[in-house]
Amino acid sequence: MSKIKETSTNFANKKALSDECPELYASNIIGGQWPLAICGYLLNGKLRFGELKKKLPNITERMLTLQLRRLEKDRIVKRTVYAQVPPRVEYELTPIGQKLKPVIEELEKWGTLHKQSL
Amino acid sequence: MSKIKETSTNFANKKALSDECPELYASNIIGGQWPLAICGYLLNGKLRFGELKKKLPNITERMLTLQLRRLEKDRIVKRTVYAQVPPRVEYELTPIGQKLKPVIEELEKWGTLHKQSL
DNA sequence: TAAGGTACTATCAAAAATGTAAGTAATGAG
DNA sequence: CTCATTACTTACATTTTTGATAGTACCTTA
Repeated sequence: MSKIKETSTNFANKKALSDECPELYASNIIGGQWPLAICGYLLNGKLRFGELKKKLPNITERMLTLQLRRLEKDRIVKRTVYAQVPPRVEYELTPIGQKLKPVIEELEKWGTLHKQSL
Repeated sequence: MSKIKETSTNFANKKALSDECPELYASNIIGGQWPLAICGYLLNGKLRFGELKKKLPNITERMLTLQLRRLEKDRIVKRTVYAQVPPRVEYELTPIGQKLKPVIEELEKWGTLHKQSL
C-alpha cells in the first residue's frame, strides 16, 4: 500500500481487467491481506481504531491506518472522529460495505470446503 | 509469485489469519491479479495454454505459467499434457475449482453494485 | 536444411506491498 | 511540570509480486 504508478504495465493490466469484469473489480477492492479481515469484524458493529488493532493479530498501526484509509476511499467504511482528548475514532461499514456479507459467506464456505479436502 | 520467505513477519501474518478464518484462507488462494480471471474462463471449459494467453489481455507467459502452477498446486486446475509435437497442454477446473462459481457470482454482484454507486 | 509452432524456463529489473522504529498533538490526571 | 492515553504520521528497509526479454526442446512441414 503505497502510491501506485499510473504508468506501469501492472497498473494498466489491473485497470483493463477490472474495467470489464466486476468480479475482478471487486477483488481489487477487497483483495489483499487485511481488507476482508477488517470488514469481517466490522460486520458485527462499530469499532475503534485501537479495538481493531487488538483484534487483528500483529497488524502494525501503519498498516491499519493505510487499510482503513483505503477502505474509506472506496466507501466501504465510514470514519467518525469525536473531538476528545485522547482522541476517539470509530469505524463502521457503509451500506455497501454491509453488502459484502454474502461475498464473505461464500468465501467462507468455499474456504472451509477446500481446507477439508486436504 | 516467487518463493516466499517462511521466516518473514508477512508470512507469519498471512498464516495466522488464514488459519483461523476460512474466508481469508480462500482469499489467499484466489486473490491476486490473475487467479479469478483464469478461473472465470475455465468455468466455461478446458483451455489450452495459448488460448488462455489470448484471452487474458497482456499477461506474460511467465506470469501465466506461474499462476497456473500455483493453481495446480492448490488443486484448483488440472493440467493435462498430450505427448505431441508441438506440445499441447490443456487446463481445466477440478471439482473444487468448479465450486468457486458461487463465490465468483457474489463477487460479480457486489462489484456491479459498487460500480453503479459511483 | 531451414523455418515454424507450442509451451514453456531463465535472468534480470522494476514496482508494489508490508514491516520496523521512532515521533507527534492535545489534554487531563497526579 | 510530567506522564499517560489515543490515533495517528514519517522515514526507511525488506519482502513479494510482476514485468521485459531472451532463450529452449521437439518434431513437422516446406
